[in-house]
Amino acid sequence: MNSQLKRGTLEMCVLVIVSRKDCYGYELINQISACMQITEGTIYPLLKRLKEQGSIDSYIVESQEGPPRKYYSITEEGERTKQVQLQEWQEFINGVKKIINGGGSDE
Amino acid sequence: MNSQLKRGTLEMCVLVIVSRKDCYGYELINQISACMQITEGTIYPLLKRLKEQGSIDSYIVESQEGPPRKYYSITEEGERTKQVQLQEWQEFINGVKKIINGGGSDE
DNA sequence: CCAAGTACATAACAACACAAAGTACTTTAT
DNA sequence: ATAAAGTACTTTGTGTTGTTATGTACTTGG
Repeated sequence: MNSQLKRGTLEMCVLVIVSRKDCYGYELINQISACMQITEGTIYPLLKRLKEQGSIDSYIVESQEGPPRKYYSITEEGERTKQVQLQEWQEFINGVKKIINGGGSDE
Repeated sequence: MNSQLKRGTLEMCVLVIVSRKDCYGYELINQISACMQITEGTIYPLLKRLKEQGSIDSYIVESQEGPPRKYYSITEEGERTKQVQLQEWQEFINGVKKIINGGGSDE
């Protein structure tokens, strides 16, 4: 898969998933990798950025089947960011569609 | 606009437009900027990369209304690359759609 | 004890959009 | 003439961010 395509989209995907239910990193990797190739080195730095931006919060939960899990939940600001990004995403793919099958005007 | 979204997509857009008819850089900028914000610093290096990859060829045409224009045409290899990228693009936006309104399975 | 699975973190790297600045030609206004 | 604006291409530096690789640490099974 073209790795460049993921840029700017992964953040939106993570926000969407976390807004549905609190998740920990490893869980997100498994969930997202069902649809696109992804690794730890992509998700963990992204989660860190999102937390620094104030889009998500985190809390630790001990686990009986391995090391403790760091759960992430969406903040109000994250919810707003998510909405903006979903909107931008729609506009963007519409623009690309227009270019692919039109030229510049319409078809 | 989220500039990261363009990554990996612009190349496809340029290939699509050039495959319809030979274009020069300045023309491409005007055409693409109808749908998404874009500047010279984005297109010219991209055209250079595409030529180095063998996806497009170029030839100079003198102009009466300014400096000579460097026209680009798609190669057979560029045509194949275009097809692959269009396919990948479709699969990618389908994957994102699935994440946005499903979770991982379906809805 | 060691491998494998779970879980997180970080450092080095590479790709690429973008801003900015430069070159160079033509036309129009001063 | 010359200054400004539009056309057209090029290059350099920077910032963002996905990827690879590595390290830490816990638990379970052989």
